[in-house]
Amino acid sequence: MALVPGHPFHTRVSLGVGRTSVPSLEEEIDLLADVLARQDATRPHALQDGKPRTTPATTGRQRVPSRLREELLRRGPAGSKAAATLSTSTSTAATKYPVEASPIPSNDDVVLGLIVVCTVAGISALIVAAVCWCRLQKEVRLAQKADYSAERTASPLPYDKISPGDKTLAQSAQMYHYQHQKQQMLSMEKHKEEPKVPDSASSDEENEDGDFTVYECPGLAPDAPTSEELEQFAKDLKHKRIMLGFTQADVGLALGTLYGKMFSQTTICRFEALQLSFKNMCKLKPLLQRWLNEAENTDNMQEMCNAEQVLAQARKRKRRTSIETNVKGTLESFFRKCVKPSPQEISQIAEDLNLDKDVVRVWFCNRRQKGKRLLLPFGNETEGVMYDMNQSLVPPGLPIPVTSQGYSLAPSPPVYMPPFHKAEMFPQALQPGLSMNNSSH
DNA sequence: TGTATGCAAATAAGG
DNA sequence: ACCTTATTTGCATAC
Repeated sequence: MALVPGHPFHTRVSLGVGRTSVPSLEEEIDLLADVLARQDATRPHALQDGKPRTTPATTGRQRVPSRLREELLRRGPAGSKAAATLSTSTSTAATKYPVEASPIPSNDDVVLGLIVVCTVAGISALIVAAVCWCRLQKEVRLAQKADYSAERTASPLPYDKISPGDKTLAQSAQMYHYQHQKQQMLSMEKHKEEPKVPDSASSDEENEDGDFTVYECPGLAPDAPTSEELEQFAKDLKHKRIMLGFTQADVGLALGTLYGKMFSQTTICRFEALQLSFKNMCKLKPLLQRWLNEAENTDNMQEMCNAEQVLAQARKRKRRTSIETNVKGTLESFFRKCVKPSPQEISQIAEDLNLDKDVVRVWFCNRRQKGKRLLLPFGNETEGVMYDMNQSLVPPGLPIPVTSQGYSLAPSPPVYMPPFHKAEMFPQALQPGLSMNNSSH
């Protein structure tokens, strides 16, 4: 049949939808086609090719009955009143037309019935097509995300093109992408298992002033930004920040005035370089987004960035204590004697060293944690297969980093496990130039 | 001088 | 109140 193209998609769906009414419908269409052909014969631009051309307006997005409809519509205006009532894209009208235009005299009930059937068929076809389209899109997106990491490795980010020599940034980006992929997969699994269980408990935990904790990241809400969005935003942020003449430190300080929670230059730097965890990126993005908006639209941003008094109170996180090297050495010697001192002992040590008790307690906690990391550098996941950790992280020529801080640990090389979680580290980030630790200390 | 990074202090959450 | 574990965050310093 001339009006039903051989496109598999068309064929499949039209069969599935209009099963019961197809024969009569086709008859109608044939008749109509004949009538219209006769009418169009008087026109110079009548359809001669028999095949619909893809027009920009309809390409790709047309669904099942669309081509048929398009043909009919194209011919319709010359023919009937019914066609004049057609809205541009309702299959209802489209399928109505051939019936009403049919020259076959039939009783009104039959015609009405046909109209109803065709209408239902058309709507069903639209719905089915829409559902198929959505599913297809969904699958494509999931597939893209699954391949995300690999794709990025193969084709560098646009970000990298801007500064091609910036290997460090590339490594950071890789690291971030790796982290993200992990997050994606985890969240996907989670969503599969419990598709519609809104965790009101966690979502309600956010404080009213927006000072949520890092573990209550709103970025993981349904409207979480995609990694592409984060990437783009980080790029924009850096670009605009520089354009506006602000430093990373400025931004960190300004967040204190905007949110009552300031951040260091380091954190802003890492955000821009995508060196934070996905969750953390999600958390910081809205804050930085707001800063960006303010910075672009406000005149007094300089004040916001420099108001020291405001910043002083803006800091909620305890200022990081710098423990002197010799004090660390003393703590280390305490640690060797006793890994887990009692609260009384901790108090005593704190008093001896003129430190806050909590500082000492936390130091021991962190020190124990570090000890465990040293004992189990990479667990079973990488097992040192990818690279020799001792060589890459602790070059032979340099003293072991910890010794410079008064640490003298085990006979085995006390390689410090970086703050990245083992699953988040991967060879590409460490191998090139072995530069991560060599450059400093 | 602004930015990047190693190490580890501080914090969150669960026990 | 304190521990462990995981994670965030920043000081100090290299670049």
